[in-house]
Amino acid sequence: MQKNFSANTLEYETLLEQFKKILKKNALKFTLQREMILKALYDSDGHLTPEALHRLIQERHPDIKVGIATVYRTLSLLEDSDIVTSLSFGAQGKKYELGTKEHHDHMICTECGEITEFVDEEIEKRQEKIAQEHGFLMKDHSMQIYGLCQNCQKNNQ
Amino acid sequence: MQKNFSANTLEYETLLEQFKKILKKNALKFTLQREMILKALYDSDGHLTPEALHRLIQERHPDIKVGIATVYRTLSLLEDSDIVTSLSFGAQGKKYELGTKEHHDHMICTECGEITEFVDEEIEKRQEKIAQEHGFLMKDHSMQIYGLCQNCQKNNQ
DNA sequence: ATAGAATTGTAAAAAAATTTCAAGAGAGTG
DNA sequence: CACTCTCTTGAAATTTTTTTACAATTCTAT
Repeated sequence: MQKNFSANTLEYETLLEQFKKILKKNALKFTLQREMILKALYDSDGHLTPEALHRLIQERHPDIKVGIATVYRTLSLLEDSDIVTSLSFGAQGKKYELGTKEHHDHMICTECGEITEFVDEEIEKRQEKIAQEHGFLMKDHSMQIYGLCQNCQKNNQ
Repeated sequence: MQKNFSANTLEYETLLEQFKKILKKNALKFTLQREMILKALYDSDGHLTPEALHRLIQERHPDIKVGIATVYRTLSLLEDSDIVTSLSFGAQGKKYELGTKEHHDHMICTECGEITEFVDEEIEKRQEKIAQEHGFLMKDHSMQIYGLCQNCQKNNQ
């Protein structure tokens, strides 16, 4: 599968180390399941529902059982640790993606749900400036553009 | 209840007409429930879960029964008609809001929850450009800046 | 007013997410 | 390595959220 263009900033090994560190710090354990889930998220293009992630892992490791509950549990854990973020647009359910990618924004097709990522330096800078103007200390931001992707524009005509 | 500052572009009456037109066009009926749901969305500051919306309507009209199923049904209808959009970030579930507001830009203080709204022409234009570059037909957008407002910056020192 | 079709609330069902619990596995200690 | 303590797991049960079925009701166009 094609890796998303918004390349992960971190090598997998680094990410794994980060995860392990957080686990240790909180007296939690590093398990095979947790690693498999992290790896699957890393390798995919993100935007996976818990169900889809579970399915993906089962396909990759038919020999090892991973319960759906563990997927949910691990996703919350990863979200609490700021390693993944969740988002949901339009009709489909909540999706998860690695939060360690280089920052990016989303363009969402309201028809088919396709999500495209993009980064625009100009907007990034401008946001910082707006925050400053309002005496606001910016910690994070998110932006979404809604509309119709090329395909759905055609199909709707 | 206080009206949101991000003023709706449309007067309620206009919005209602638009809704009625869509209904008629699709041989659907205009009902009291549908109107109540649209009105509640219009008056609120948006970002309501179906449950919350249902509760709100029940509070406003204790005399009239509106089933939760009808709320769900109407929300999908409104979403299909591009009158509302749904989105969800972080831990909480899916939320719905009117899709007819002119701008959706918020600056949110993660400490006290204060929401400041802003519009920035440069960003607006830039967004349009990005959409075009991706062959995307932009219908709407939203942007959030998270951080600390002036007050909370002080209090946190 | 009437008829025909869509809509509603209720309750049941399905889907999604969370919790319980006994068995199993990781990590630190010796 | 063995031991123990605690966390984690899968499975199943439970809860929560969303959708569906259906008979009664309401709307819209004559």
